[in-house]
Parts: sequence; structure tokens; C-alpha cells
Amino acid sequence: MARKQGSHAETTGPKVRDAALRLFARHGFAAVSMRQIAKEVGVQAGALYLYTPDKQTLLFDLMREHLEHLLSHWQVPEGTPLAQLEAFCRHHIHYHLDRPELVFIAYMELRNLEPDNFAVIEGLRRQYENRLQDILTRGQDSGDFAVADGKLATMAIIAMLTGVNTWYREGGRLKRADVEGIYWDMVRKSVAA
Amino acid sequence: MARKQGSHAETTGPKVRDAALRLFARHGFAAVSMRQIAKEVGVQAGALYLYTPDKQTLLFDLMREHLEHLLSHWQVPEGTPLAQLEAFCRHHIHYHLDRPELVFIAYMELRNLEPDNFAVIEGLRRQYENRLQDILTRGQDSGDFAVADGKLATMAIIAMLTGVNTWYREGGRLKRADVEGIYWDMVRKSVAA
DNA sequence: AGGCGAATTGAACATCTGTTCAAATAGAGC
DNA sequence: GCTCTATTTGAACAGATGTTCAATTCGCCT
Repeated sequence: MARKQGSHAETTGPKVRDAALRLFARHGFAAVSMRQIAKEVGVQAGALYLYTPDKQTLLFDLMREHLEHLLSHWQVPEGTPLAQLEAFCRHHIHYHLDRPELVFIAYMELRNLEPDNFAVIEGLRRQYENRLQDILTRGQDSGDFAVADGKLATMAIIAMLTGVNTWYREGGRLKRADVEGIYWDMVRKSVAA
Repeated sequence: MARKQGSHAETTGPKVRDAALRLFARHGFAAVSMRQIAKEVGVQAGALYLYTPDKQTLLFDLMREHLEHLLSHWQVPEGTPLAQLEAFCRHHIHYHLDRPELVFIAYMELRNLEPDNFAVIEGLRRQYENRLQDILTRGQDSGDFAVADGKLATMAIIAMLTGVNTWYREGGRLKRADVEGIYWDMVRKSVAA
């Protein structure tokens, strides 16, 4: 009962995060116990509390980091509204297909966030949506797009694009570039003037 | 400790189902205990087992009944592919906005189903998707639609339409008929030849 | 070689989990 | 009013829950 051989916070820390990510995505936050996470890491449950103040924070940090990285990793480029919309769509699909577990958690576990944490995540998500809505508004003003309602079109497009994660499997009938192209084509037409 | 005044299986049974529906939708299947459901019904936990063999079946029955009703309540009408697609889209939105809790559960709680139950629900869902895919295929063959990939377009459209449930709130800026119309317009354009 | 801080154990806490069942009471038909 | 059955209670089960902490060992620096 003591410290283990080869133990270091720099290796155990990420392991805890990854185990939580994997297990929360597979079974859901509420269905996963701290002891299961500990087992996956190869450690006793008590040791987890060196790396997170509690289970809730483990979830919150995963979601916050995901959304903050999504926002910082990509900015709307200069160009026509059409080019901006294409860049958004292609990046969204690409980025989300790269992180299925984080995307899944960030959507499915919203109701397991405590009110303060929920407000933070909601705010970040809203920022991301606003980027798309701004593109659509600009395209509407310039006459490139014909969108009846900006907010609705934003939600419709994001729901459609994020939906890729529910069915796409690596090594399937379609390659990622194909999927990107086909989705972009549908989005383009759906808002076309 | 005994039978309660005014107790009848015909009233308690539905109460159990409704309480489970409401609580599962709000907090998630795994986060809700049988004692919470019992409290909502106004009964002790043991009494629930007169109305369901176990917690899992409570969830499964909600999902199965929802999807079976969705399938039996609406059939693809005769007509042009365009008319069929419009009917599908409008009905989908209307039906789903009427049952936000069931829709939410049927999507979010898939991973909490035991394998056999999951297979049943998956099968029902697939049947519903196939209806849309058939419409798209027929429209593609007739030259009314230009769809690069039938399966992908099916998933894209369903994701987009079901997404309404994540943001629409009764009494908001848009009426249900407006939403229906705007979504149908986007879908129509997205598959247009 | 020795000492100090970092990392982990394992037991303990109080409470909650799904489920079963004998006992008890209520409604309904006579 | 009596009986029969439908309906519910409340206790019990064996185990799981998130979290804390003194005790212990390992890695690293001098």
C-alpha cells in the first residue's frame, strides 16, 4: 500500500483523462463509476482525486477543453460567404470525425452538468454557432444565399453536419473526402439563392 | 403497509410509464433510480414491479412503443417523389415536436439497451430510415432529385429534421408551421436536381 | 547514503442501488 | 357483512456509490 513503480503525475494524469473520455463515451457519465475509471487506469479509486477534484469536474473539463479547442483551432477565413461556408462545413466534418468520443460526450452529457458548468459549455457552443450564423447573414445580405431564417438555418446545418458522427465508420463504403464533398454539396444547395 | 385507497392497476400503470418517461428524459436512464420513479408515482419502489419486470424493460418498452407508433401512424402516400418527400419532412417535424421526451430517449438511451433490445430498436429505426431512402431513390431515378448518395442523404436529412427538437420551444419566435415550411424548403433545395 | 516530497494504497464512511416477498389492507361481488 | 382477489407496503438483501485520509513506498536531489 504505497507509491507504485514508475509512477509519475505526467503519465497518470493523461491516463485518467483518456480513461474517463473512453468510458463516458461508451457507457455514459452516470453509468460509469470512479472505480471503473481507476481500473482502466490501473490504479485505486482514491488515486483519481490527485488529478480531479471530483467526478463532475472530470466531465466538465473534457467538454470545456473540447469546445475551447474547437474555437481556437479554426477561425472564419477571409473570402466570399460561399467560400467561408464551404470552409466551415468541411472543417466541421473533418474535425468532428477526428474526435467522435469528445463530440458524443459534449452533446449527450449536457444534462449531467451542474448549472454553472452547463452555462459555460452553453456559452462556448453558442460562440461556435454564431460563427456559422454570421456567415449566413453576410451571404444573405450579399444576395449569395436565400435563407428564410438565419438562426434556424444555422441549427439545421450544424445538426446535419454533426449527424455524420452517428453513421460514418472508418474503412466503410465512402472515404472522408467523399463525405465532406457530398455534405458540402447538400448544404450549398440548401441555402442557395 | 398494504393496499392504498383508490388504487387501481389502470391508473397506476400509466402513471409508472409517464413518470419513467419524464425522469429518463430529464436526467437519463442511468441517473434515475427506481425509488425516484416510485416517489413520482406516489408509491413504494416495490410496487413498480407489478407494472414492469425490471428497469431495463421500462426503458425498452418506451422506445419500442414510440418507434412502432411512428411507423404505424404514417405511411408514404401515393404521389410524386417531391410530394412524398414533402409529406415525410412535414410529418417528421410535426410528429417529433409533439413528443420531445420520447424522441430524446429513443436517441440518447440506445447505449443503455441490452444487446437483444438494442437489435430490436435498431431494426425499427432502420425501417423508418428506409422509407425516406426509398423516396430519394425513386426521385433520383425519375430525375426529380440529384442525390450523390442515397444513404448519406437519408442520414443527413433525418439528422437535420430531428435537430428541431434541440432548439424549438413552444411560444417562441417561430410558429410550428413556419418551422415546418422553412425546413422543407431547405430539404427540397438540398436534393434538387 | 540519506532525506524529502511526490504518488499511491486500502480501508473506511454513509448512503444508494435494483429487486424480492411475506404481510396487510382495499375494493368488488354476493 | 363476508369472502376473495387486487394492490401496496416496508423490510430485507448483497453489493455499489463518490469521496476522504493516514500510512506507506518510490523517485529524485544532494
